[in-house]
Amino acid sequence: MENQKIIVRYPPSPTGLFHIGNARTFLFNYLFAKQNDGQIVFRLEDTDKERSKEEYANDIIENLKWLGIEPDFSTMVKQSERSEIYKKYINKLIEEGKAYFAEPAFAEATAGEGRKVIRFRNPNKKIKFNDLIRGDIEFDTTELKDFVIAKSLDEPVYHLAVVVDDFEMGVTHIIRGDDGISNTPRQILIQEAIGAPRPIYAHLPLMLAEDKTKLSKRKHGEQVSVSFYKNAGYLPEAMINFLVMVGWNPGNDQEIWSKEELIKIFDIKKVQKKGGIFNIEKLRWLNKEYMRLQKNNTKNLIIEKLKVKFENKKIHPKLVETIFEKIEVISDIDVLIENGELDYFFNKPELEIDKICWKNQSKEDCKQKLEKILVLAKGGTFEDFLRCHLRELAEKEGKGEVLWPLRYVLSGREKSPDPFTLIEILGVEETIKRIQNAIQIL
RNA sequence: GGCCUCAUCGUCUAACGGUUAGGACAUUGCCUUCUCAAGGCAAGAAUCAGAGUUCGAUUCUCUGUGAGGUCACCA
Repeated sequence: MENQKIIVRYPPSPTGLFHIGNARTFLFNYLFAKQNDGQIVFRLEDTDKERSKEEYANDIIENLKWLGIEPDFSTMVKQSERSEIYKKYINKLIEEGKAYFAEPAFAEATAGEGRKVIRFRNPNKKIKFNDLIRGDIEFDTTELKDFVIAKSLDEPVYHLAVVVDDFEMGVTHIIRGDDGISNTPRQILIQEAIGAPRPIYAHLPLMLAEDKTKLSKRKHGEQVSVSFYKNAGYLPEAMINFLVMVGWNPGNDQEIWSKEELIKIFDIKKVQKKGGIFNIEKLRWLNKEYMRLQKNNTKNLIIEKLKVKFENKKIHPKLVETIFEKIEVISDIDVLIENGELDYFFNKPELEIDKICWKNQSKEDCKQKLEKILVLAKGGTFEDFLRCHLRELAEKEGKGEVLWPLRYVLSGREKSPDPFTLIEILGVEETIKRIQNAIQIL
């Protein structure tokens, strides 16, 4: 028994984009299976013909690959293709008197005459099961009544299909969200009826939204979809690291963990019982940490983004470096672009005369300083100007009085990187042009 | 409402029944600085309440309170 191969499952229902909460549930399954050298079977629960869509199935598979927590796709089954199997079990249950045909409780006008549903004959007993995370849980199943297990012989309902599939696929551990707890007694009843062994259960606490309720597309929007994060350029390593830390932690102060390390150290018994809030601030911080670890890749992505926006312009490495320091997620660049915070690196900025001078500095003084800078920029080498002369001037004549006007004249913004960085990116020629332009309008 | 589950800083969490209740994110302040960002340093911030067990309770028990989940011919 103890040496039995561990089999877990991913059973997504393709009725929507891959949900971040599901991703987390699958991640826990993944870590548990991998550390035990087990198998992960994959099953599309698409018995709801109305809502199941091919594109959703693809989205789930694609994002699973992106996260790097793939199941064993060779085991993939679709419940919609297994009605013969379910039928066999349903018939058997009926033959044994454990289920029976019944009048539909609410036949729609279009449902036609003579339609019958199949109900489970509830033995009305107490079910007690042990949960790896929560310990013993007991239910009285009487209140479940004789629940429906199939709409017809060919249309099983979720509970029946799940139990049959888990049994047939040899699933040993069911690791799923908290919201599955109340389904468990019902499923155990069916297991007992078809003679299936009881798998080991582990119910994970839910990942919640800021309002402490279950993350849902309807209430919380596109941020519940994994593809949202993928499209925004979050790194899969950061996502995994983040997701696993909501509800579990290694018991020490380390925050950054690779997937390989997690597989080694993960302990399902130490999973939290309390639901955890999805805190995007921490995700962003983690993402930045991972961007730093993947500096070259990240810089290439920044360059790509810039190339799209500023087609024919040269992209200075220092600019890439500057942006790299500023952002936490690649898509932050889109915001910078949208707000025009990068324009001045490529085009001459519009200046507001009132903003050129530092604090109480007079226009005359300001103009004078700019002219001195101009002299320095024109004479000597670019290197010397940038590294020594400009600094010396600023020391001598007042940093604010020299550097503020210079920085503003170059960027046209009250907030920007320092003038040394700007000059390095813009080059002497452009720097001189912008200073001259400012002197003229002053 | 019935049933089930849960309860440590704002958030994620740590703490063999004995700790000044620790860390991280966020926040605030200071340093650095012409501004912003980054970086460095520092600070504030929690055991839901009430009983009980115990020499001693964040930890064990009970009650209350609060929160969440679930109550489909959806999965």
